[in-house]
Amino acid sequence: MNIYDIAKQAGVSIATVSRVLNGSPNVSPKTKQKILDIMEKEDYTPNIFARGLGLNSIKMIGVLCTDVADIYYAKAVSIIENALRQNGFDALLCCTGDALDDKKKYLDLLLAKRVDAIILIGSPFKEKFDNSHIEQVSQKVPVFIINGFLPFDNTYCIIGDEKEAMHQNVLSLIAKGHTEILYLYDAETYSGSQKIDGYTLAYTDSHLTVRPELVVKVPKNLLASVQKVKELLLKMPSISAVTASEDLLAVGAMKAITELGYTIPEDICVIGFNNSLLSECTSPTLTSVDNRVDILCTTAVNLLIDVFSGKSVANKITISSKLIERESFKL
Amino acid sequence: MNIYDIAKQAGVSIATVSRVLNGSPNVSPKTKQKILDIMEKEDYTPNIFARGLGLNSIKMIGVLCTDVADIYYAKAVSIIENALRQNGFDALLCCTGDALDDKKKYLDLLLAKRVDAIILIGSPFKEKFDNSHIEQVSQKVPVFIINGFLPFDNTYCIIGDEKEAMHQNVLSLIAKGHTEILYLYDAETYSGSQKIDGYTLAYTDSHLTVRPELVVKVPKNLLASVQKVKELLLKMPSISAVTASEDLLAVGAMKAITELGYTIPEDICVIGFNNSLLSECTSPTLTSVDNRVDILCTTAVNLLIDVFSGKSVANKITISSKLIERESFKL
DNA sequence: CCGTATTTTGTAAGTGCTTACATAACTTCA
DNA sequence: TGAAGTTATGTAAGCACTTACAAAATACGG
Repeated sequence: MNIYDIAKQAGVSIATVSRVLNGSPNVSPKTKQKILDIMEKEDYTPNIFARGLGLNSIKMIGVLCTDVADIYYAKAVSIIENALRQNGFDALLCCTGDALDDKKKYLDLLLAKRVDAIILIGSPFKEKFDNSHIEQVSQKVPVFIINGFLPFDNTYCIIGDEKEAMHQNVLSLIAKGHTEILYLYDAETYSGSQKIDGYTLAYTDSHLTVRPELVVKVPKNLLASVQKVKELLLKMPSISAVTASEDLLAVGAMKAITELGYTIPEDICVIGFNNSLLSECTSPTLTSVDNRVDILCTTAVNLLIDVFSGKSVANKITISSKLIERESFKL
Repeated sequence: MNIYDIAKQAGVSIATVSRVLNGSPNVSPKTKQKILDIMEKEDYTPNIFARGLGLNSIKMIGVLCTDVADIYYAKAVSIIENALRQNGFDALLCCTGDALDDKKKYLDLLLAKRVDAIILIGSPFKEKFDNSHIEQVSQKVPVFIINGFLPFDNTYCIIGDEKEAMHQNVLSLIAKGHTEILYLYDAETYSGSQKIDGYTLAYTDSHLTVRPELVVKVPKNLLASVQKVKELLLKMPSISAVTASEDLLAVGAMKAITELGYTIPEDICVIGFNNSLLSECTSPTLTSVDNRVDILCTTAVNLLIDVFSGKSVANKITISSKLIERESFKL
């Protein structure tokens, strides 16, 4: 069943059928209805490949993320997929893992699939390498980067203001008298460096110096973080607050703290990041920064729609993050 | 840059170029290499749409799930996507939400996208409706169902043995003297009914009767489950164990239990399901059934590959689940 | 009622690939 | 060395659409 069969049944040419397929206004209401009826009756679906050949697009967006199994990216992907679908686009999912070489490979793969655009989430921008390749990619299709910044022509960056969020967190902690604030982070991403900047800024704002041994990299893994934090607390008993780049690490810290016999938040208070499901599951519940991944993602898709409809849009949009206060730290 | 340009540069016909594109053995090594070199040099990528037109496939699999934001589905999707990609397939993600009408719509949408097969995860099979439509779909492309069972020709079901897992859990609880065992469930899925069957079976095995007020449906939502379980515990103080269809509900139960002043597992023990990240984050940690979603998913993809390579494979495969013992209940 | 403007429809040339079939170029061995 | 067999290459007909351009049909105004 193809466009010819439909045309024959309707007694028109294939051009007319194609026109109703593409919503052209230049078809008389009568013939349009007749054709639609026949399509309905015959359960006809236009061949997406032929369509793609003609239009050079099948309205498909490549969504590249490190790992959908991660609760945070999962949420992002979910929101993006929904938003795209509401606008008639499909999401071709591509999880790259951490290897940077793969990232390049996967970008090419998406390009080979002739996606109309690429949305990147949580890409570890290890400077030099990736970036030039993304620039190349953006010469072919627009690239939308969530929580990353690259100043290229056809790339659009939607960024959570995590630097400021972390800045405020640490300022609040310092205001409450904490000076030895442990910062746990997992990945060296754009947003990772933003957070460290915020942390540092709060210290310098307060005329304190950052102790480098308080800024600690930990694998994104519960047991590892428990282990590490225990070590640190034993070595530096003066630590009175913990902030983390990720709720999971904060949860690890909480476990370590409790297991060493301290109480939260009385002895040591904890602030997480991402406001994930985990933050409600612990006891005490975890105060955490919501970086508004929902808004970041819908903004990205809206931007995408605008770009395709020819509007000129900003290359960089910043969205304010927001502290969600729970039991592990009160303002 | 298309196949003609490459052919011209190489001084051969497009057929030869196409042959190297498709790995045909009937090309002399010399010309093959020459063509590959030119492709490399020109950064040529075959047009996927034209290819699809000719081959009637672009090796893309529709992955349909209720919601990737859910930690459990996220893991499944992640594994599936990876396994598919390793076999040269892409994953077209489609999250349906809970509405059944949408499910039908989305199946048609995937079909219209000319996917080569459909993998279904966590579909709420509300009998009559969905099923007939899936049967229709399976007449066009093979359908792989994870944790669901439909006895159609071109459908392949990969099922976790959750009935048995729940059966064993409840038997263990009964063996320890628990008779009032609360069962919390969220959705009426295939796996949901399996679990209830297992629960019931353990009671009848033990010559006890199930009290219907102990089998309770709760929205998949932390606060709702905390609230509900508190109510139930106050109404029925004899409850000494809780099992759940989902870790999140179990976590809710744990919160309720603790907030009412009981201790886990001494006063009330708790068993979750899915062995998610949550089960390690709570304190005490949550004993939970691992239904081996990793194996379920890779098995599904392997089956898919086998089906496409013409092997005849089983229509129903069952994978044993496995209890992961933690602090909230010890065997 | 006819000429012009407008709307509707059709013709045919892409779009870039696959592949059956035909042909040409090599092997092999008597 | 040449016939038969094998391997490599080319020709051309799909595949199912889109769309520029041409042509036909209709509407409108005087």
